[in-house]
Amino acid sequence: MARETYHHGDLRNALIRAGLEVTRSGGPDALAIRDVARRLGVSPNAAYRHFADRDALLAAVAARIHADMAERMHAFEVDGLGAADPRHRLRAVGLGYIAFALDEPGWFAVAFGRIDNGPRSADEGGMAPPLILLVEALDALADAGLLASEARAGAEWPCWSAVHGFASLALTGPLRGAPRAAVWEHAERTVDTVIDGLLAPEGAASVSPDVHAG
Amino acid sequence: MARETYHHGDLRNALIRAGLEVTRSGGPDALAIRDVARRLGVSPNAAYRHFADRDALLAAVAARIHADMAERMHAFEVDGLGAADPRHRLRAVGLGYIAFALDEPGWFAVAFGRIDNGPRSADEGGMAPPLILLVEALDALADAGLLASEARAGAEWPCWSAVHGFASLALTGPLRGAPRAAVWEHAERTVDTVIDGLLAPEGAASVSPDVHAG
DNA sequence: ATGCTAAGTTGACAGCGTACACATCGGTCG
DNA sequence: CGACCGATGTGTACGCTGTCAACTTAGCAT
Repeated sequence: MARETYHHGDLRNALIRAGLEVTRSGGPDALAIRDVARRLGVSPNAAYRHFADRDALLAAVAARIHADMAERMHAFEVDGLGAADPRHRLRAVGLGYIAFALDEPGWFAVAFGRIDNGPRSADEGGMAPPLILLVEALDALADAGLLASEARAGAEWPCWSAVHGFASLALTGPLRGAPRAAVWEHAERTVDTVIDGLLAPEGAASVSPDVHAG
Repeated sequence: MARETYHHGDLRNALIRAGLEVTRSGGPDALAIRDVARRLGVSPNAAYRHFADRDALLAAVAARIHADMAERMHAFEVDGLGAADPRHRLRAVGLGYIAFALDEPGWFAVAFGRIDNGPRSADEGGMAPPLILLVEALDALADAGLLASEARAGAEWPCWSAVHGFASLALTGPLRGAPRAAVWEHAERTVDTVIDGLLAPEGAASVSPDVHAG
């Protein structure tokens, strides 16, 4: 494991790879600069030549995860019968998001799990790849005339909220530890419910009184 | 601040109160045993007489937050016109959940924000109080005949997923920093969408092909 | 060959969780 | 009343962490 060259050569990528390895099972808290440096046979401070601080490394790891997640979601999408029907496509995107979270809870937590109010760079690098899939699926739905064009704007939020919320709750909430089949059933129900709501004739069932924010 | 008695007298509660204070602005990461002990003029290890470890203290803090959250949600519920219509009631519960998250991001993160796979005691102390409100609202909806009884089971998940996901995303996702009014609009849309989906005639729009978990 | 600069190193400091042994109080029993 | 004892708080110590500062090395360009 001890290298012979003074310079590592590809430390930046090696750090990210080690970060992926460590966070896969332990989530974001498992990432420690000193630890990954040790694994690579490198002094702790070497990492600081490539990342400003621990959060920067974590962000880089998260970026890789985003890409991988988008890949897997896409595979999931084309796997579950061709994306002929845009509704199926949207459904597949949502379930793909959840499937990734269930398969890789540690990585999911790194990619989307941080809920702190830190001012972590408003929009660095644009939208996360997994979200692009959602946007495309919704666009397809609108193009097909299944989603009214005036309802298209902001439709990302109910969808993303539902799948993200479900993923979070399945990993931490009462559903944690439940048999995968049961979890998956609830996941399907959740996804189908938002899609139904999105495509339902406007406000068919629910009414919207003026409730204001606290 | 320095006490004169050797024994503090109410250290356990004092620790929790200090924990609430600290996490309110800083979230779960801001809670440090040494720090809260210092604030109370007590040695760090004194805390270990009342809590097994940092996570145990955090859990106690979370429990208080759950209670407070449920209270505020209930106030929000009765505030936005009486719960005459069960649909309004469900809506209020959802929006109350989100409102709390927006008002108290730090506390919300403590109460619901942890996404790690740690085996944190499957079901200690039963259901979280905020969730009880949701269950009751759904029951009322079913009792009123607005929600088909066969659709009642598991209806918590789409609802909770949507509001929890929205709250998380509003605090960390692209919506973070957006003007409150805009965020609130999306919140309403999200809540209304799930309610519509829940109350829509079964699978009116979306079809459910057999997509299996990865 | 001679520098310049990027990349790694050693050393240090402060802060953390927490294990272990000790001190001190309040209440209870002989 | 005094001795005891369990509950509570203290002191010390270890290993871990992030990160700053100053130094060393390697490789590239002049």
